[in-house]
Amino acid sequence: MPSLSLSLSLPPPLNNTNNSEFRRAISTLHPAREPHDLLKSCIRSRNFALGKLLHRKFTESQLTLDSPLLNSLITLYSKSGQWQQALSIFQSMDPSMRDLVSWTAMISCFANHRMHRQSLSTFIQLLRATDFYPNEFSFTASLRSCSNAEFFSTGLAVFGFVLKTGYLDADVCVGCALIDMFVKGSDDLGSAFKVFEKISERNVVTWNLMITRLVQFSHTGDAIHLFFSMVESGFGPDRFTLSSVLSACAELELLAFGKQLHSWGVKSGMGLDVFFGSSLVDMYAKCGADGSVEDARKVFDRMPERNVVSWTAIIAAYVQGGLEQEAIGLFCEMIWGYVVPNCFTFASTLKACANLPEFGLGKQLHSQAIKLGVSAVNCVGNGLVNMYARSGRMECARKCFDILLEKNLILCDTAVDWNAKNLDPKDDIFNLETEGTGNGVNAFTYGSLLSAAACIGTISKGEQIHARVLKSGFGNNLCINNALISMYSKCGNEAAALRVFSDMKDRNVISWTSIISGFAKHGFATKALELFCEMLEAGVKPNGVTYIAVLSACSHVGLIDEAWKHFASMHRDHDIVPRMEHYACMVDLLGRSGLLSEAIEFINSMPFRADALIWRTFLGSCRIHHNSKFGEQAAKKVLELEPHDPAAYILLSNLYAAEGRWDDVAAIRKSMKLRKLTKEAGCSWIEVENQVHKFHVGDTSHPKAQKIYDKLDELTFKIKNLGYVPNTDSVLHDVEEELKEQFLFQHSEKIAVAFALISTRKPKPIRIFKNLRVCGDCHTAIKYISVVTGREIVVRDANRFHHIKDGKCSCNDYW
DNA sequence: GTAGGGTTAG
Repeated sequence: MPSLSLSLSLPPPLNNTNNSEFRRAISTLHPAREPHDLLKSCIRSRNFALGKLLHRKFTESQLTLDSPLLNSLITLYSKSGQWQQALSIFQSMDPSMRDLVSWTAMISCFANHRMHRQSLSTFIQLLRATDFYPNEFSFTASLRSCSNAEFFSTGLAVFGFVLKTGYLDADVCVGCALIDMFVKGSDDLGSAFKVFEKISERNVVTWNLMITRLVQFSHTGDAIHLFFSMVESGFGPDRFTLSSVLSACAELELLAFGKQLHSWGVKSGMGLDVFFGSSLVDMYAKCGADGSVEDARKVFDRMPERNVVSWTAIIAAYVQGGLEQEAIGLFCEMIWGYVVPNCFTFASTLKACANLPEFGLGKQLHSQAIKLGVSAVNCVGNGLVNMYARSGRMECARKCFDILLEKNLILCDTAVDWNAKNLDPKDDIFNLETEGTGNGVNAFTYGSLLSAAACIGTISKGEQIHARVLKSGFGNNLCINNALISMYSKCGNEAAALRVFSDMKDRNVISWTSIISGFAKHGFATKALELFCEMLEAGVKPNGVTYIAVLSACSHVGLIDEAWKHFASMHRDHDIVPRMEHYACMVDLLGRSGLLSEAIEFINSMPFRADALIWRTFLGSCRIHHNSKFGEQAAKKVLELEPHDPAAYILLSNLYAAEGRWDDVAAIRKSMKLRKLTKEAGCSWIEVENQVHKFHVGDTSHPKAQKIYDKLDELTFKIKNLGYVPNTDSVLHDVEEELKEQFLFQHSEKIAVAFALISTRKPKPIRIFKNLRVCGDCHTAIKYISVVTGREIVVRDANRFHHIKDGKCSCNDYW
């Protein structure tokens, strides 16, 4: 692994060339030109150093500075990031010297520095000054300060003003500012689009702005439609248009269209501009077809100019393609080329490190991020937390998490890790969110929080986040609504998920896939398949993930013919090549139905070599149908492919245990011990009154343990009278039957049910979560418990949901 | 003299 030994330290600094540049710049200026024009050309060419030098010269020569000159100086300091200087010039001006331009330049300066309150109060002062009336420039500048949730209502007032004074028709820039106000201020793309339609004199910039915002707010399909209308209206797309539409292509995986745009751009002579080129790299990488990383690389290699974004795009491409070594190599190449990485670069490179067993590199990256001062930025912090958590360094992960600037983002799997290791309510990740000032809470934040809530299954947190989403005006956001569907599904409330889905104005393939996979996991296959038909009727094109949901819906209830129909159709009708996961669904379906020989035949007929997932799936079926001959074969295959997979050992040992082959069970345990493999401990949890209670096997640590076990005894007595017979097959110890029965009643899911019964009342359904699959005996017992208590019990296990009511389960005992 | 549009991550 040669690239692993590459040092990540930053290269030595470049020689300072500013002086010679400066001299060259000053020599090109014509000495006879007016000081005014000189200053203007400095601003236009962004040569701020020269502009500031001129300012000094003006002061030294005691030249009388008139309003136009002072206004330009305000602009100079505004654009060079020194608002204090701009303000002091403005304040030093005699009030009689301040004209509309001075006021507007100052409003704009505050807006540039995100000092929205100051910007708007200056605007109000301008309104109060009787001599002036705001013009299109003042409106644009002040509206820019209303493009955030805090000042959105002020923006509406300014909007009214604009309509009354007729500036919307008079000036395109005012229209652009209004579009951004609606998009950024209240996530209201509908109103933004209405403004867009109202602009009578649209130009390329207006079209670009609307298209870009649609892409950025994940209305990708709409963006592409708008792109076509733009072309139909006779506007030629420029590099701005193409880079935005290309990122839409990347998201929707429209490779063919992306290629068209590529040749369009080349033909129209824009070459491989940094923006256009970076977007192309990203597009080729994300359009999952084979060889796409190579295509991305080809574009990257041909780019005449590259910046940190282009480098990040190509690094991300390699990470996504699973080529972590190459990605890290490119990162090194980049920093040795004096390109300074940014947050996004770190996010991608850290992901590459997290996927590699070697740990030193990640640590080096961490120190680089600290040096560059970005370790507390969310996407970097998330990458660090994830990397440390994955390698089991929970303390380092926690430290990185603690310093995050906005403690509102957390990776889903990290949340689960924490959940599994520690469910201390003091460690509540959701409360941390409120510590921040609330700035920077965006759609992605809510999405992350919702998926964290979904992972843990904490519906009350999910509902709280939902309420905040509505309050903060994100109610129509597509991504958030998709996350809500998924959250409610994963928390076991399919009805609420459907409500969100039905109320959505816009739905994309992810919305449909989320709701379908929700119903599939809950075992409501008919509903899932109905929705799939509706989706096709609505003209939404399914993707590979949709088919995983459809096939697993069939698999969860054993609809073999239906599954074959869809499996054939996905390639034939929708051009989706089945992946390993799709084959795994079919193997699962055949295997669970007891068609083990057919499943083997199917595996052998696959166009590629079966991976561990396929064999593990098949091994699971062998266990259900007590077929140790096939089971041994399958376990061997899994261990060939993944020698350190504890799941295969466990499944095989379960299989032996069920047949009473205790010597074989012992042999497996021994070899697991030798390899230092441990079985993940089973645990169940339940949320009662906003608090999560977690139980392990035979857990007696809960304060109400005595009451819980009393309840368990009572339940055992009642359900035995109803005909429940303990199924001791799933007890993996070679002990007496009576003892086995005792072990059974210490299973975490039964303890959680008993706790739920003493802590909650009818008619609230009981929602239990388990990190592994629910055991067969617990499943039976809970069905009886639902009869004797009249309660509805929903169990989410590692694989699916069980809705148990009146002695019946939505899985039809088929899981 | 004052104003508007792009790419990369999660």
